[in-house]
Formats: sequence, C-alpha cells, structure tokens
Amino acid sequence: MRGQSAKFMLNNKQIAGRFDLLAKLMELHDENPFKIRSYANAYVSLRKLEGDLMTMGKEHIAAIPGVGSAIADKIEELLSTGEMKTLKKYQDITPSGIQEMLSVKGLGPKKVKQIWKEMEIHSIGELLYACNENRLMSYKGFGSKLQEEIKDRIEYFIESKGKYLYAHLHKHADDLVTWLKASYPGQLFSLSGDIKRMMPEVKGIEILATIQIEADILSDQSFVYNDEKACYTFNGFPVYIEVVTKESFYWELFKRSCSESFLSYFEANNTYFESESAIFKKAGVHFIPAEFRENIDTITLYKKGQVPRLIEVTDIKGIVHNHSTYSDGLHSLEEMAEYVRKCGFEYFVISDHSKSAGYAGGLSEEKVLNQIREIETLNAKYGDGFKIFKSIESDILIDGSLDYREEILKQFDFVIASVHSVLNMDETKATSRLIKAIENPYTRILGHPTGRLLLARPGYPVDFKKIIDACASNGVVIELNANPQRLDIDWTLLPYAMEKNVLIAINPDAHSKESIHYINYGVAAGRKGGLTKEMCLNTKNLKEFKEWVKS
DNA sequence: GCCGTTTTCGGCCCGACTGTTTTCAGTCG
Repeated sequence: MRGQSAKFMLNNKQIAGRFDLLAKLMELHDENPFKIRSYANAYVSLRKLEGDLMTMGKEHIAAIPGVGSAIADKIEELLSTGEMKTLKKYQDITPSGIQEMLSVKGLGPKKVKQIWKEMEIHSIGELLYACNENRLMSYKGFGSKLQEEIKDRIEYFIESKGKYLYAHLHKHADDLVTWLKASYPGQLFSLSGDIKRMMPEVKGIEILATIQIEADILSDQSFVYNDEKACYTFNGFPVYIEVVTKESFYWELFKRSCSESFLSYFEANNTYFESESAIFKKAGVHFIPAEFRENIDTITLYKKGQVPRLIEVTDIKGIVHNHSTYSDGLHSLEEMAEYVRKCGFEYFVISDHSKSAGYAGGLSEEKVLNQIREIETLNAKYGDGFKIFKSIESDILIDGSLDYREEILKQFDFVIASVHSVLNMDETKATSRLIKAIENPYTRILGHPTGRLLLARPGYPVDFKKIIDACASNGVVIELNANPQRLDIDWTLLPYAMEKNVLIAINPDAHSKESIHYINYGVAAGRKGGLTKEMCLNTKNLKEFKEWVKS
C-alpha cells in the first residue's frame, strides 16, 4: 500500500478509464488535439501497465511511457481525493446524456459531437428515436448501416440499464416459457407480474414456476446465471423466477398479476384453485384478463355482467398516421400502401411531416401537392377495395397554430396535429398550446399528446382533463401512438376519454413498412385502459371511415 | 501534455477495418 495519501481504491483500468473519458470530453469541446492525444496515450499505457498504480510512488508513475509529471499529479489527486478536477470541469459542462452516448460502442467523440451540435440530440433515448425515424441518414458521414448499427447498440445499452420496454422483451419471454414447459413435463410455468400485465415498462422476465430451474440446463448459453445482475438471464434479459407449490400456483399467479387495489377485492381463505378462471368464478365475477386487472371499479362492472368488448388487434381495419420517403420514412408511399393492403387492411392514411419539421424533411407546399397527385393516381389504380387517405402530421407551432395556410390545409382529407418542438413548456402554456390546436377546425386527430419517450424523456406536463374536454367539445380524436417508445396518450387516461365520448386512434406512426405492426402494442395499451372496439377510430371499416372523414 | 534533443521548444499523427465515399473519415484495439 502506498503512502497515507491513497484513500481511494482504484485499479489501473479504472484510473486509465478516467483519462479515456477526459480525452473524449475534451475532444467534444474542441481542445488542443495534441493534449487530447497525450491523455489518450496515457489511457492505453496505464491500461496495460503491469504494476499496481496504488502501490507506486510518483517518480515511478511519471516514468511510465506516455505519463509525465502532469498526468502523474492527476493520478495522485484521483487516489487521494477520489476525484480529478480537470475531468470534473468537463463533466460539468457536458450533458449527462451526451456523456452516456460516449459509452455506446461505435460512437466516438466525432460522431457524438455531430449528434449533439448538429442534430441537437441530448440523450440516448432521443437518439434511438431519431434512428427509428431515419433522421441520422441525412447527416454527412451517416448512412443506413451505421444508423442500424447505432440503433442496435443503443437498444442493447438501454436494455442493460435495469428497465426494459415490454416490446423488446415479450417475444423472448414467451420463448422461455415454451422452452421451460418442454423441459419439465408435468410442471407449471407462467409469465407473471408486470410482463403478464403488459406494462409498457418492465424490470425483466418474471416467471412463476413449480420447480427449481437447474443451472446451465440450456447448452447454448442463452440461459445462464449472471453474477453481476444476481439473477438468470435469457438472451441477456434478466429473468426472475419464483417457485411455489402446484396447489397454490394459480392463486400466487393471480396475486402477482393485478394491481394492489384490484387484489384487495379478493379473499384468500383457500389458495387452491385449478385455474385463474376458478378464482373469478368463486368470487362471482366474469373473467378479467391480466392486462385489465387494474381498477377495482372494473370488478363491479364485471360482477354485474357488464363486460366491455375490449379491443383486439383483429378489430383494426386501417392504418392511420404513417410516413414515407416524402418526409423521413424509409419506404415510398406506394411501398407502404402496398404493404398495408397486402396485410389485409382496408385503408392507409399517409401523414408525413409538415414544413416546420425541417429535421424530418417536412413537406413544402409544392411537395404536398405532388404527394396528393400521386395518392390520386394510386387510388385510381386500387379502385373500391382499398383507399389511401391524404393527411399530414402538422406541427403545432409554439403559439398553437398549425403549419400551413388554409388553402393547403383544405387539400387534405384530414389533419393530425402534433407537437415536435419546444418540448419544455410548463403545464399552463403547454395545455393552452394544445387546446388552441384542438380548436383549429382542420384538426381531426391530436397526435402523441405529451411527446414522451419511455425510458428516455418524460414529455411535457399537460392538464389532461382540459385536453380531453376540449377534444370532446371539438370532436377531435386523440391518438394512442403505438410506437412502443411512446404509447402516448397513456392508457390510464383512456377511461376519462371514453367517459367524455372521445374516440381514440391507435396509430403506429410508422416510418417503415414493418413498423405498422406497432399497432399490436397500441392495442395492448388500449386494453389496459379498457378501450373498446366502438371507441377506437380505426376499427371503422372503409365505408364508416369515409363517413368519419366527411363528417 | 509528453518527449527528446545536434537540449528547454517544436513535433507529436499506429494500422486495420468499416462504412460512406469516389479517395476518405472515424473508431477500435
């Protein structure tokens, strides 16, 4: 052990890491490239150093190749105070999200700087969203492969941070349960907890079992014990397994698969049931699916036999709110429409970005007219069985007004109005901005009402009672944006919207053909909020939808 | 900030790989 000054336990790699970070941060701030290089050299040199820095004197440290007296001082400082002032200075002037980005593989200081300064993106979550909207590709040095690469790596990064999107986990979770059932015949396994309840965000794959799982039962290493996370992982996702007796299995499963208030209605004198249905039967309540076991009032309805017809994916008849290569989509208008048609839907609503959305290639008035002509040509080709509707995702400007002159707005079948800029307003301002947009006679749908990105940014605060009331009195539909990173409007607000007779549109906000299937997640969120087929806009068939457009 | 020297300032700038390019830039090890 070195002199009394060394109070902080740091190994060589940790110390080296500080200099790596320092070099990268300094590069972000355009410092002297040679100075930066020397810190980077010190990082390389310290990392592969054989002796232990904590036990070395300053003279020895300064004698390491690439380490001089200035860096030796910084190492001393680090070991005695746990901090390095120079490093802290740069950390203080760099947003934490930008610092986090530096730890994503494939992103070096040059690219991060471009993302920060040119694209004005400040967090990893925002960056992921920008990848999904193909926004990176329009910048010099970024192409489709790099964008895809960054996207994959960010997803991995986010997944390794303790909270996960339901959308990223559920397939793995289903696979795991299927595999467990096959591996242990006669035993019971089920998804449990938040993932069974289809919560938009979950902590991992929760499983209830009737037998202890053997370690290393899978030979391909997809299912292993992870010491760091102190749990099993499946394909890298944490798995939490609880073991109960066969007799109590369904009761224990039920207990873990509903909200606390919901559970309080049920008594557990006897915990032996042969299914979840049996629990409801004994309580005299119609069966309630796990995703809808939230509100205790639901039980009263089901007890009286007033069982709502919850929306299902197969109820969706048309795909609303989509982007094409006219703005920031990956596929052309025709490719998108054709894909939707082949999936068996009756209509497709194209709503590219409006002119203020410069970052997303928003449509100039001239491009709007071109697109409208192309839609008319395609519709002539399709005939009666399928129709493309002309829409626009119009930016709601700071003062709540829409983005085009009335002559242009008139050209669309209808307008979706969404906020994309100035996301930091307080509740009063944000609410009146939205209300002004809702009151605009051209607005038919309010897009992603809070602008939130799950696990990335919270969205601006909004007085939802006022917003829903305004939609009710202006006949405006509210979007449930089905992008699993948005799911905005939040499902908890659906009961109030339905009470006020406000229709909900489940929209994928698709920027590629495949992402129209986001509607699956929108439907799941809708079911959590008790959304019925009748209260959803795009369960209307083509004929009914045409009538809604005209109305 | 380090280094070396025809000593106290001026030069430092690996090499493979990949993706985005049409000859190069950024990242990683």
